[in-house]
Amino acid sequence: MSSEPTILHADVDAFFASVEQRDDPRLRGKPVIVGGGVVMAASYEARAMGVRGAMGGRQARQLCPDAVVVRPRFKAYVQASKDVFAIFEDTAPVVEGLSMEEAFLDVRGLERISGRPSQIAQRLRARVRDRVGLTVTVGVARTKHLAKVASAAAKPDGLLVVPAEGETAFLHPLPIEALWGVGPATAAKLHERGIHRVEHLAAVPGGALAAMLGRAVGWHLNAIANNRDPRPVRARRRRRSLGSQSALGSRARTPAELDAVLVALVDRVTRRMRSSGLVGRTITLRMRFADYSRASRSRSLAQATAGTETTLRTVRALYAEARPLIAARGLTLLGLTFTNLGHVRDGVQLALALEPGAPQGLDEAVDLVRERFGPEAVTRATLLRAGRDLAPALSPDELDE
DNA sequence: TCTGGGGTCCTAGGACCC
DNA sequence: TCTGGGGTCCTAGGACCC
Repeated sequence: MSSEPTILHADVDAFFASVEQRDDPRLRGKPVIVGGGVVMAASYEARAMGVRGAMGGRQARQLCPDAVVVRPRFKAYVQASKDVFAIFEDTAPVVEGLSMEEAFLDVRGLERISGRPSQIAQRLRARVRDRVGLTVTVGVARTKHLAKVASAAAKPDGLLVVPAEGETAFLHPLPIEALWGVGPATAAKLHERGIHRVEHLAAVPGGALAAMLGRAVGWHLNAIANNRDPRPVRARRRRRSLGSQSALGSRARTPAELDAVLVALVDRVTRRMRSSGLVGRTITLRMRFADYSRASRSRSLAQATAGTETTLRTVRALYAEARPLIAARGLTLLGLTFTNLGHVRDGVQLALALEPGAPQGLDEAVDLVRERFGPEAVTRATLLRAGRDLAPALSPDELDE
């Protein structure tokens, strides 16, 4: 691993709210809240009054009566995200997007071309400001975790470089909540045991943390608290799930209304699947109830699909299974998620490889696909899944809707 | 902190197979 | 007839992130 900080974590400040302030000059310098029932984003002027993301709208308005509340404009955010990422991609050879508004950039080896990491970061901030009209905070460090924590510490409109020799001094005094991966549940368990700052956490053996928090979380926190984070910056892999959800409010809904919600969810999600060339094999119906408890019911199909009919049939069956639960607890949210995703392209490739007279068996198919489409065309695991899911189902209308 | 909508990853038990 | 170790898949739930 490099001994100099070369990983940038770049994060647009108060993304949705900043886009609103950029596009409507009257909002500049004022507290802005995006979203009505719940705060989806708050400008720094609103945050100064105590408004936070995911806060209830009523509470937010009490804290900040002067706030301008605007409806989210997702199209504008998607375009702004594309504009920002175009600059990210132009800045570093490897960009790992984490969300619409933040990414890791690996600028190792760019010194001769682009200058030191801190100079690259400053130029990146200036370019996003001048060309997109948004401010970006950048953390620079030797590891992803430190870069992420550094950008959070430098917000808003800041730049913070954690020098290699200053890592422990930066990390250890922080509250455990500052660590990436420590949320309310984990923080509460650690507080119970008198662990409040990173230096306390670092002193606890990994095995003890694993017993307390589960194997993966325990050992992960042990590593990052002791400043071990070997994860490289890498471009995102394929998505693992695709879904949509819809809050129903507290008013009771008739069965016909609920069925209409299901139909709308199925329509929205299957459309998005098809326009991305995706099919999914597992369908999950998600529910939230009046007491904010949650439940889900899922079904894995024999064949992957993105078809409206199959999906609707499955979702209705899952809903019927959950009916006793719904009757007992009162439904307030319905969601639909596809997992076990495959790309139609993979299935097409496999089908071509399996034409009459073509190979027998997976290994031969893999070889043939790679011969035709290049060694990077498909992994063995992907092909296996695609073959099982798609090869018998390539002609059906569901795939070319 | 009375709650949107979009995701990722982990855990644990049971079924089933060799 | 009693029994092992190992693996994969399915389902449900939970934590965390933006």
